[in-house]
Amino acid sequence: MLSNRQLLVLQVIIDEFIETAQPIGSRAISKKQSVSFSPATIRNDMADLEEMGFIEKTHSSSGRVPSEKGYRFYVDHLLLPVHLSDRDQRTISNLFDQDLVEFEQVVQKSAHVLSDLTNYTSIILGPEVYETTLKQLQIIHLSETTALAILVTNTGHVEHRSFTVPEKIKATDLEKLVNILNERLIGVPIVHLHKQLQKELTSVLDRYVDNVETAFDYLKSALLDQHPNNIYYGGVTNIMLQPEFNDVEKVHSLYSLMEKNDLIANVLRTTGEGIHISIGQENKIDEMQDCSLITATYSLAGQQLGTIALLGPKRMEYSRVISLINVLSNQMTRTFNDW
Amino acid sequence: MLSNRQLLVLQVIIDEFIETAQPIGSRAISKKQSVSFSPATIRNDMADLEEMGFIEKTHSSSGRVPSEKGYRFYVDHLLLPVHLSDRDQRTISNLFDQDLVEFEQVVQKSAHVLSDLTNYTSIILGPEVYETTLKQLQIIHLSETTALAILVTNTGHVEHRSFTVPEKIKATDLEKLVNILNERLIGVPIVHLHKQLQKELTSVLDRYVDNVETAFDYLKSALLDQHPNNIYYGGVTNIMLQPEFNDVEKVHSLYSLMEKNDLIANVLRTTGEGIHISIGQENKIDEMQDCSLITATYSLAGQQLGTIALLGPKRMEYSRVISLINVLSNQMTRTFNDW
DNA sequence: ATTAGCACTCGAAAAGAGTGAGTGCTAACA
DNA sequence: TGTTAGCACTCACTCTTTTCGAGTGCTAAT
Repeated sequence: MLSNRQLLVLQVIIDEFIETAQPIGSRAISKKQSVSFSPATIRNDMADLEEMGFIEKTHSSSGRVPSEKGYRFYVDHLLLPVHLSDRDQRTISNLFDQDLVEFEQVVQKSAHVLSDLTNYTSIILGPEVYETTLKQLQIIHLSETTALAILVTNTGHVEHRSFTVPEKIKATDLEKLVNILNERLIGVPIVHLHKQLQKELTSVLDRYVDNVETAFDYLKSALLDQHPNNIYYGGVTNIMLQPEFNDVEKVHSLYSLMEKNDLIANVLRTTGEGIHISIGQENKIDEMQDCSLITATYSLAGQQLGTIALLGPKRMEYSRVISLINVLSNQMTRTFNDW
Repeated sequence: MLSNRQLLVLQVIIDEFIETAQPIGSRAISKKQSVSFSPATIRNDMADLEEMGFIEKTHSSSGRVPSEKGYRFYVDHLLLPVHLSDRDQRTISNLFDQDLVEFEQVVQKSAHVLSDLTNYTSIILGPEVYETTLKQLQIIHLSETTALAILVTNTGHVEHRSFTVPEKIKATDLEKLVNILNERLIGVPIVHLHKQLQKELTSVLDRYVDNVETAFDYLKSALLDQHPNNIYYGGVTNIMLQPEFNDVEKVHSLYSLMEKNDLIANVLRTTGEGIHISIGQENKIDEMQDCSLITATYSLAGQQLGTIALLGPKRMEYSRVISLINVLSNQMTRTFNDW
C-alpha cells in the first residue's frame, strides 16, 4: 500500500513530467509548494515507488520518469477532476452555437476543436451508417452502361457508388426495382436492409422485374459492399510538436498506421460505451505502443453512433483531455438528440 | 557554352546525386564507365561548372552537389527519355485494365500508383465540377426544418449539402423549384448554372413559387457556395523516406502545408496544360522551396479536367517520374474520353 | 590539352576531460 | 522511528582535441 507521501511524490512526478517531458529529481520535488520534505526523504519514497514499478530511471543516476503502470495508477486514482479553462469552454460553446445540420459536420468540427485545444491528434469514427435508417434510394443512369446509385440516410448521410450495368439488365427493370425498394424500405435500418430484402421482397419483385436476381445482386454490391470505414483525422501534424516524436522514424511509423483505416476503425469500433483510456502497451496496435489513446462514444437515442478519440504520447494531459472529451461527446450526443 | 566533357560531368554528378544523395568527388566521376579522364581533368571542369553556377560545394573541400540551376539545366537539356521498366508498365496497365466507372476512382487510383512507384507524394486536383454538366438535382427533406440538396454531374460526381429550411419557405415550393430547375438545367455546365438561373428562369418561377428569391438563394448557397477544393493526397508518408526529410521540422512544415488545401489547389489549378516542373525556389509556396513539383493535366474532350502532381525532394528521379506521369495522365485522358 | 604530384582544407568520428544533476547509503537527529 | 544531512559515486552531456580521409586547387611534367 502506498503512503500518503508516496502518493504525493508520484503525483508530483507525473504532473511535472507531463508538463516538461524531463526526468524529475528529488531536489526538484522537494522544492514544490505542496511538498515539505527534504530531498533525502523523497529519495527513499522514490526508491520504493520504483521498486513497485510506478516510476523508472532513464539511467543509473538520473531522475525518475513515470512507467506505464505509473500512468495507469495516476489515471485510475490520482486524477483530480479539473474545471475547463474559460478558453476551452468558450471554444466548445462557440462550436455548438453555430447551427450545424449535418452529422458529419458536427463530428468533424468536434474533432478539430479537440485537436486544436490539445495539440494531439484526433480520430473519429462514424457516424456509422449501420445504425441509421434508409431515407431514400436512387439510381441515375450516366450512360448506356454505367449508373450511379445514391443512398441517403435519415441522418443526412449520403453514400454513392457507380457501377457498370450489365447488358442483360434492362434500364427499366432497374428503375422498377428502385421504386419498389423505396416504397418498401424507407425507414428500415441500413443494417437490416439485406435481410429485409431477401425475406419480404423477392416474391413481390418477381411480378414486376424480369431479372430480379441479377439486378438485385448488382444493386446490393453497389450499395453495401466494401463499405468504407468512416474514419477522419484532425490535427495530424500536432504529433510532431511532441518531443517524443522528434524522430522521423517514429513519426513515419505512426503516419503509416493512419493509412491503415480498417485497423484503426476496428479498435475504435470495439471500445465500449463512455470514456476509455489505453496507455502504451495496453494498445493492441503495435505502432501505438508509445502512445495513449483516449476514446469516447457518442450516440443517438441510446444507440451508439460512433467514437471520437484522441491520440497522443503517453505523457498526455490526462485530466484536461478527459474533461474535454467528456464535455464534447456529451454535447454531440445532446445535439443529435435535439434534432 | 559547355563543352561535351562538361556536359558529361554535370550529367554524371546529377545522376549520381539523385541516386545516392551524397556529394560526388572527382575520383568517383573518373571511375565511371562513361568517363575516361583523370580526376584532375574532371576537377578543372568541376571548377568551371561551379563558376557557372550548376554545381555547389557543401564545404570548401567537399565533393559537389547539383544547384537548382543545375537541376533546371539537367531537366531542360540532359534528360534522356527513358523507357519504363516492365514492372512500371505492368502496374499501370493493371490499373487501367480494371473497369473503373467513376472519375474520382480513376484519378485517385492513378495517384496511388504514382506515389507507390516513385516513393514520392502524389497530389491530385479535380476532376473539377466546374467543367462538367448537371445531370440531376434533388432535394430530400430530412425533418421539418432541415433538407439535403444533392447534385449529380454527368461525370458521376456527387455533391451534397444539408441546410436549414427557414420557416417562410414552404416545402412544396422547394419541390416545385427543384422540378423546374431539373427540367430546365440538365445538361448545363455547372459553371454556368448561376448565370443561367438568373437569366432565364426568374420569370418562369414566379408563376409557380410563392417566394422565389428566398428559396432560390437558399438553394444556391446550399449547392454552390464554399465549393470544396477537390484535393487528394497519396503516399504522404513517402516523404519521410527521403534523407532530406530526416528532420521533423521539415516534415512538419510540409505536412502543415498539406492541410492548406486552397493554397495547393491554387497552384495546381494555375499550371498550364501538359507537364510542368518546378524546382526549389521556382515554387511559389514557401514550404516547397526544398522540393520539386511535377504536374500534369488530364482532360475530357479537350476540356482540362484537373491536375495530377508529384511532390518530392529536388533530388528527384526526373526522367523516370516524367515518363510515368506522362503515361498516366495520357491514359487517364484516354479512359475518360472512351466513356 | 591532359595528368601526376603535393600541400592543404575541413567535416566526421573517436577519445578524453570536466561538469553537474542525480543517486544510494550511512550516520546523526528530533 | 521517521526524517534529514552528508558524502561518495554514477553517468549523460558538453566541450576540446586528435586523428583520419576524402576531396580540393595549384603547379609542373607529359
